[in-house]
Amino acid sequence: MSGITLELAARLREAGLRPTRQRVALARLLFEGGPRHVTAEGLHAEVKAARNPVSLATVYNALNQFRDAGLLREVVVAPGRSYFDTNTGHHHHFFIETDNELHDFPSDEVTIAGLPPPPKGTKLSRVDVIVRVRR
Amino acid sequence: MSGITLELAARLREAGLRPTRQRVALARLLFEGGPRHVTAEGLHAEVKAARNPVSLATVYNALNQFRDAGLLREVVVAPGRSYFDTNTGHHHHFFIETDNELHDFPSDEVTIAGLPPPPKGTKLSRVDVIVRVRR
DNA sequence: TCAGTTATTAGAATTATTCTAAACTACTTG
DNA sequence: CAAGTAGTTTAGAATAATTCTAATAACTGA
Repeated sequence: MSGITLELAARLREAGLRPTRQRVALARLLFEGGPRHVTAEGLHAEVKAARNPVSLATVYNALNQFRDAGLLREVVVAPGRSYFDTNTGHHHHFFIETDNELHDFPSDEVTIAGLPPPPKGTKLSRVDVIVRVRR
Repeated sequence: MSGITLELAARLREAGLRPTRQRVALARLLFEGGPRHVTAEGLHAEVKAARNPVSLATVYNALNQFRDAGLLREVVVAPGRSYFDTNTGHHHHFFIETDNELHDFPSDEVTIAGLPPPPKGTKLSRVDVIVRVRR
């Protein structure tokens, strides 16, 4: 195994996930190189193209597990259109409705003021801001 | 027809939609009484309970048409979970993830500062803020 | 190495939504 | 006010995204 793969394997293990061939193949596509937004179908097509066949069910399982482990963040922009974002830091999104494209904000200078407190009995999980634009 | 129904019929006509029995029945459930959030399935169950049968396909058609006409706003909170909000004014949402409940903010004092300009070639459609909380 | 747990897989199942094409109904015009 | 016609509704089939099932395979710790 290459050094990079070992690093990924360690990251998976820390997340409580066995570094199987399939999960490592998916993790390489997701985490080597810059931040990205993928769909299950898109990622499935990529592993297939990379001659590293992984079933679609496994792609779904892995994406859900990675998200639950905090390695990915899920962004839902339209009914039946869910993206997984490898950038798990604090940031927001543009969604280009006309071409179904999702982009991170180029800067992180957004501030939100005046949010009401969470309804009683609940605690804050996350604040999503999606700026929808069209061409 | 009652006065209220006539009013709704006029509203539909203005939106370019024939006030059919089905659309009026759905509009009554949606627009009489306070603002609400409905799913297609939920609204379908309501018309059925009200002895005003409308097929599920028609409920979907009507909700999409009402949304396109600006009578409703669609809020997508999770994959395969889309709500229609009768409040079309400027406001944001709480989503209680643990019980799949959607609520409008009690106040409208939220301000967002520092948003980057829309990517070039695009124009702003809407800014969605969803505050996710859990019990 | 081996047992035992965990993961993968193909394909079926589920869920949400849209499509199809036939039957129906509201609006218009004569 | 009787048709004509364009728009609407419907049941059921079709599609799309995702999850489930249960049989097989692969990690891991001892």
